[in-house]
Amino acid sequence: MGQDETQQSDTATRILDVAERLVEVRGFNGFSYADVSSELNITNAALHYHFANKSDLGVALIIRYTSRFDDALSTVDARSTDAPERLKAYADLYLDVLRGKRMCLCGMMAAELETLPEPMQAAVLEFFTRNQAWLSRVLKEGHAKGTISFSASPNKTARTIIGTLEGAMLLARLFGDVAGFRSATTHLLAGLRPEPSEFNSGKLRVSQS
Amino acid sequence: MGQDETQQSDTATRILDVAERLVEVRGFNGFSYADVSSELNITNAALHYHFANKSDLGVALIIRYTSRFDDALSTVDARSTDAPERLKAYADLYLDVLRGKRMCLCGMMAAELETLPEPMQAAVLEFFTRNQAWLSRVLKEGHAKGTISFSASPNKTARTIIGTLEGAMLLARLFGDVAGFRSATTHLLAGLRPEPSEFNSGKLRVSQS
DNA sequence: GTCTATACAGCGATAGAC
DNA sequence: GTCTATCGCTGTATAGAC
Repeated sequence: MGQDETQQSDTATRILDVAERLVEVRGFNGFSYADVSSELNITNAALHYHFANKSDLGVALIIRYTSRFDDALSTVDARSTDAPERLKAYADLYLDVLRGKRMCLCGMMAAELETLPEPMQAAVLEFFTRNQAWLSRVLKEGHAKGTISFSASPNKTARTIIGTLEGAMLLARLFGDVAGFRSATTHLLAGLRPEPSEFNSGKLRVSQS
Repeated sequence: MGQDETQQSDTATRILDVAERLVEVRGFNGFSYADVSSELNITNAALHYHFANKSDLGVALIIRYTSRFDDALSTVDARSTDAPERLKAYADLYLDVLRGKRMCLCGMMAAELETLPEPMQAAVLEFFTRNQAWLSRVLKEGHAKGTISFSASPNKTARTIIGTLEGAMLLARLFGDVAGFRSATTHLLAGLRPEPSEFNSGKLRVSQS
């Protein structure tokens, strides 16, 4: 999100911004160089100066997106050490993306995977692998503290979480219903609650807000 | 067009078979008439005879897919009256699709939704609406019998189930790991087990809608 | 870094013979 | 119902001037 460190030219950044939105709405195969260049009032050729071919552009999009996600996860880590809270914050990251009929950039590309150039496929896989690793770590920590409970392995459970959120985005966009996404998130997190027997036996108080 | 009421010509059927596989692997925007015709050793023009334009072909694909799903749901209904068993059977339907790097036809099209002709969009929505209605009915019946428990509305919970399965397919294909799909299914169904009482951990807000 | 101009392949779709 | 032939358009990509 910073604009200074590893930063490319202003034009390159604006190209990525426009292209990212187009991918998140229409998919990587659903937009053209002309779509981007016309919106920025530059020419097709100028676009090719910054990103020689569409595969390069695609890889750049994924890398930037992954980097932003990494930053966001670091922020989540810094904000709380509580596993359930971290998972909730993780889910909320997806909620931020789900605006204006957008899908997750990498979720979209995961659907189109078989049509993508190999470098893009590898980058997409890397994105989800990192997400899985972060979630897996949080799940393990939560399990150790007894604030989280799950029956499959941390890695598989992490994958289930990612899949649930990606699927929820897909349907929320389809039905034009963001509330449905929140509902799915709630259900997901509820399924990770620690078992009453492990946590607190007998009758339980309900701490509803 | 038809040889009898429900059956189209052999060629039309084979076109649909090939096109369906192509969509499930590459997406609707990821295949061309040439891909289909070359595989069937017929010409582009012959394909246009059976399906005048690509939108017609797309709608035909969705309708046939929806019809097959409806039949499968009827079979599930006939096989058991137990809600958890029906849900398990529902999840297994998706498992059947998840072979050879395939996605659910309509899940794929849901991702590409914004690029699809309007008649196809409507047909995709219809598919998911029917699925939601069936699941919602099963959930209600399960709730009435006390074999199923959920906190959101039946419709929202149904949508969550669909989203979870679609997302699980997406990731299972990405990671080349069908076992991950089974794991997600198990987690999903476990989250619907009847519970002795409503319960909140105190860290997680489980809000009702 | 951006332009004009263009190459060239692929796409969906149509006309008309058989 | 299937063919050959072809059209018009859009796509990615490049060459070379400024």
